[in-house]
Amino acid sequence: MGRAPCCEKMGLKKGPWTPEEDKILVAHIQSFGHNNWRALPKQAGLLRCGKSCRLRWINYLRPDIKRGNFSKEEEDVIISLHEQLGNRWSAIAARLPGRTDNEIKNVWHTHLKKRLDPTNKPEQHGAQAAGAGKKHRPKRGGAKKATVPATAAPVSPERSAASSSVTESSSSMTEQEQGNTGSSPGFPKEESFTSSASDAEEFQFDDTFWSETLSMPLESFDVPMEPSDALGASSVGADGDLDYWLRVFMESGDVHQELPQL
DNA sequence: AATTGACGCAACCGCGACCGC
DNA sequence: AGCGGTCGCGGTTGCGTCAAT
Repeated sequence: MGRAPCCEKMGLKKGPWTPEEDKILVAHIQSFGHNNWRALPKQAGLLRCGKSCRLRWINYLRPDIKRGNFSKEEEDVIISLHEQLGNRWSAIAARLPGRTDNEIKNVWHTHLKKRLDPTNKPEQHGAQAAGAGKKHRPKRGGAKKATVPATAAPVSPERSAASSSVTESSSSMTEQEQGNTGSSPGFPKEESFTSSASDAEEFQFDDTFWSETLSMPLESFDVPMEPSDALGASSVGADGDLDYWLRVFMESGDVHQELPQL
């Protein structure tokens, strides 16, 4: 029953988020909140489904997200909570401020599970058996996935330095605060996404992103927000306004690749 | 230098729970 | 009380990166 049909229909966009989309989503949520995820993308002018927006916000754009590798303490907490709660990632995430269920889930599957796997030979902390050990391969460090919003990927030495997922990151709940006050909670430091390098430059996010975003009046955004649209889904014609936003995107030079047919 | 294969993570999918009418 | 809509969660997949060969 009431299962919302997801994005598939109507050519809503899927896949990695672009910096522009992030920007729009953040700006919209900062201004109008997210009372209705389903309606939000329309209101914000995003060609995404509500689910996708929600996920993006919760996992990457929320100002209080703590990024970076998990500390030993955090990993221990996860392990301990997992023993108690099982795969209830959201419950576990609730005990780890700044961490998302998705992130915890990933860490569990990629590191902790292996580490705890009795069939793996014991290893010094964090060695996670070098990936269940086919090839014994030091955990690769360094930035990965340049095409993906590294929102996530702090693209920073902390990651590359890690011989495990453990780093000093825990030291800072302050990072959270910084997130609120300006330092990017892992917002892309180097953006390339699916765009070209020049695009990346154009839409480069840096540590000042949040401070700028949060302090910026709406009209300062490249993409003009239309309060009337944002305030009332009713005012958003299904396609008419999409056309408007489509134009905006086109002007931003991104949609050409995304929607070649247009 | 090219190829292969494993790893890690972002994002998607589908389901159940919850809520309002 | 029943129905329909939305939200949130957990599992899974897709794909880029990089070490090993």
